[in-house]
Amino acid sequence: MVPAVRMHAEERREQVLAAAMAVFARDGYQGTSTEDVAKAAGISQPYLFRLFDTKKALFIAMVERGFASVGRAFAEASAGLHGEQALDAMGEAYLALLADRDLLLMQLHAYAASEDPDIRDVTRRAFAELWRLVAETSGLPEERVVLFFAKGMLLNVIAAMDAHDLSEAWVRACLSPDGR
Amino acid sequence: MVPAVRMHAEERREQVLAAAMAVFARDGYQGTSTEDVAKAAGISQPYLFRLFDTKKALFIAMVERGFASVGRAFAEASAGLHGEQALDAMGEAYLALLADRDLLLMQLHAYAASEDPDIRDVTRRAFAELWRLVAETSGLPEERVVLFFAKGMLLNVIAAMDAHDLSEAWVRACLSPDGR
DNA sequence: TTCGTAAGAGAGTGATTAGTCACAACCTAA
DNA sequence: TTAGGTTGTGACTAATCACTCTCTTACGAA
Repeated sequence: MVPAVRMHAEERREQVLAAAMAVFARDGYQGTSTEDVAKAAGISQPYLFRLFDTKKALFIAMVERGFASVGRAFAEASAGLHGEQALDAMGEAYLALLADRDLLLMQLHAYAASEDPDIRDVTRRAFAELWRLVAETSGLPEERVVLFFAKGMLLNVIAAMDAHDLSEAWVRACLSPDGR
Repeated sequence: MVPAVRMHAEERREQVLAAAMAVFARDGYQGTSTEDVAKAAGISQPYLFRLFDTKKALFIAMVERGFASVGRAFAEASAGLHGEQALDAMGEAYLALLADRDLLLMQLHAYAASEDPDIRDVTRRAFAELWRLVAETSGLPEERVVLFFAKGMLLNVIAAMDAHDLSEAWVRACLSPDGR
């Protein structure tokens, strides 16, 4: 392989994390090989291990980055808003992520890989942080926030089954503004 | 290995499917080896391939069995009931499945493995069938059914993160009768 | 210019994996 | 009693995997 364009390690790490998101989102933690990630990132597989000690460390870094990304989308969408309006804005933002399914699928695979205690801890923490952000930003009662996240998890599943443009009644119901 | 107690293939298949549920639910499709399943079922790994042509065929059979099992639990719990009462009963039944997380985790791993078109098709079908059952049994409008499934998916995620007996506020909110 | 350091690849390694093949033991029907 | 089908295992295979060792090349500061 011809050497990649030389880059500072920090910059390369970012690039690898972005590439890892795409491939882990598709095939999951166990279903993705480090070779897959390296190829997607345009570097050699050995060098991947210079940047991240283990496959697990890479996955965890990617999960943290992904959840942070969702949080940023929520914060931006709801800037200056409160209550139901804030929640609506965040809901719209989340729905928009369905177009590029990566962030939703990444979540699902983070949950699915939670048999591993290290991954579970980081996933729990990231989920709790996202919850805190939504709860505090909206200022709405817990049971309203529960509903918000419940619908979010349903969207994750729809993304996983790639069902978002099926015409079946149940899909339309999930995606109709009423059902949301 | 001393030969297992001799058994009719049909009966053995059932036993293997039950064992496969436990191990696939824990480690997922890609994270589980056929050796793992064979060990859990108490048979040799080659014989597993006599009973199921491929690992994928085994997983798919297990997914179908699992969704059917959830459907049966719903039907039993809601027998003779209609409307909100039926939905409540099914919700209670689903919550009870949290004790033995297998059926919830199995779902999550079915969704997660849906990059594979064969798995995706069977998962979609099983999900749609479950939806139909809940919608028809309860007779409630679609947006009410959306809420029911949304909360179900949230429970799946809680099961995956093994968060159901954490004392954090967000977990309690998800599991409180209000939030459900 | 030179030299230390960091970026990067090539060529492995031992372990694991899905799936195969050949063979043994058992059951049952004629 | 025996033949044929069925249940079941041991031994194997080719491929893949996470990870390592070793070496090369480029950058930047003195």
